[in-house]
Amino acid sequence: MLEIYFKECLYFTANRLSRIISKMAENEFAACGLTPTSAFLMMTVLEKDGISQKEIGQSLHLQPSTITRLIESLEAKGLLSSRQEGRKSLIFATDRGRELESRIHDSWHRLRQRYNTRLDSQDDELSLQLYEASNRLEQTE
Amino acid sequence: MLEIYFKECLYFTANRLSRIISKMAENEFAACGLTPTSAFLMMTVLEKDGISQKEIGQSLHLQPSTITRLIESLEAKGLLSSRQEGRKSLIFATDRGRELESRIHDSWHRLRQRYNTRLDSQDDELSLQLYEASNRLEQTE
DNA sequence: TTGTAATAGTTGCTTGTGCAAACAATTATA
DNA sequence: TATAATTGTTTGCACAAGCAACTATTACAA
Repeated sequence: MLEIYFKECLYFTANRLSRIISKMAENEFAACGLTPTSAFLMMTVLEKDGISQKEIGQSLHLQPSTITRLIESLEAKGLLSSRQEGRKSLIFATDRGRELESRIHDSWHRLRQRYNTRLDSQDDELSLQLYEASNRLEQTE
Repeated sequence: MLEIYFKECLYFTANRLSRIISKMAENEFAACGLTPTSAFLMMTVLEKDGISQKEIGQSLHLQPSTITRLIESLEAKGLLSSRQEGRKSLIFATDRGRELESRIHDSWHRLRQRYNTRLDSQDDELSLQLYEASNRLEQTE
């Protein structure tokens, strides 16, 4: 049975976990009409109004093109607005965006509760480990 | 700085890790002309010739529709063939598919080496933890 | 001061995966 | 037997994210 070997492979297990937990997150953040990543982007802007796209990308560890599109869709929803400042584009939350803040945090909180109760043990210990692992893997070889 | 909180969120960290390690895996398996998931599917069939699509899905923890498409593309490459047996479809490796076996395992081995040297410490310990976490999260609430 | 390099963002395209509904084959029920 | 329920696979569609190539702006060097 190959599965014995598959589960020792970080590629395999990290992707599986990612799929499962993404679905949980989609369900929770649907309560505020956002995809998980959009919700994280909103939180980032709400925490630092007028942040640049580049900084957002660095916070979320996502490529610039992905940020462009996420912002585009959040502007379309009337939750963000942007202002061109030279070559950079600064992002602001609209009033409607700010109104959503507490609901986003609620969803996020519910999500963490939901998986923490299921994992009971090390809760965010695991998460920190993954963060560390990512940092090490990202170093250019 | 919100990032402090983001990295305690398993959704956030699991997805980041998944993106990073998927890219590593893509690079390695490109050596045998496969995407990582196709490579895993090939290994699954090579280990049990004539396996059904459903079983493959269970091994890889992927949805039936995804399996259908992966097989479709591997058939197009002449690496797999399928035979309808009642309502199930049984999957076989072709000669060309079997010839690839050792190269796939080589790529897989290189991948694991590459990330294990970068993580030095717990290597597949972490992977097993992720597997366990996935199992717990998957239980219907 | 002009020409080159670096930086920030955008656009077109591709890929992997899922969901929901459809379909086909098989088994169970009445 | 005929109809219903179940099971396995397929199809159409959607979405998140990346890459590579491009544009626009700023910085630097000769």
